[in-house]
Amino acid sequence: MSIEEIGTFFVEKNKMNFIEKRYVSFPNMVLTGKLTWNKLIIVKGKVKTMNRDIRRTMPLLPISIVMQLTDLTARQIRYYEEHTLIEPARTEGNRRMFSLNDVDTLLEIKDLLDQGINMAGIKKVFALKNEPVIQQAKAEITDVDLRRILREEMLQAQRMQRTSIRQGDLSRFFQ
DNA sequence: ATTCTAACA
DNA sequence: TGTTAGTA
Repeated sequence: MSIEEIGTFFVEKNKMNFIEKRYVSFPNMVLTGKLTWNKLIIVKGKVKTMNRDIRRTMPLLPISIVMQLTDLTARQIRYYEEHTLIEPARTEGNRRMFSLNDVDTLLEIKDLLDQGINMAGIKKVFALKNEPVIQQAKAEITDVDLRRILREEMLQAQRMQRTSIRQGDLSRFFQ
């Protein structure tokens, strides 16, 4: 599973609009559609040259794909949005478009749920994660450390064998 | 065909 | 959370 091509884009004030073709290709499927995005200010360029954070926050996936990726129902996904655990972008037609970060968050939520933690608990976990102290600590980690940590987490996840093929495939998005 | 909101079970 | 109705 990999992103084959996303097309070009340009910036207009605080808005980024996709022009020309925009599509993401997965095995046996191609997603197409228009979308607008107003969360980032980008300069003209190709998506493949975008930095990690931008790639991961870009709204790409419709809810049907996210459902397959996370094994969550549409109802659940929308419910978690209601509780602002995720904030997917919307297309002009009011369709939700999810980022890779959104998918990650949903997978985390699913893990917590499997551990028997309820919504209140999950909210606390995420609130804690966004605490200034934590954020500061994160900022102090060097890139090298971060990559090492991510690699270890990945290996750890593999050892745990707790995830399906889907999450294994997702790892390709993260270098 | 797919997704959305609202509402009720 | 699941489902269903009526839309866009």
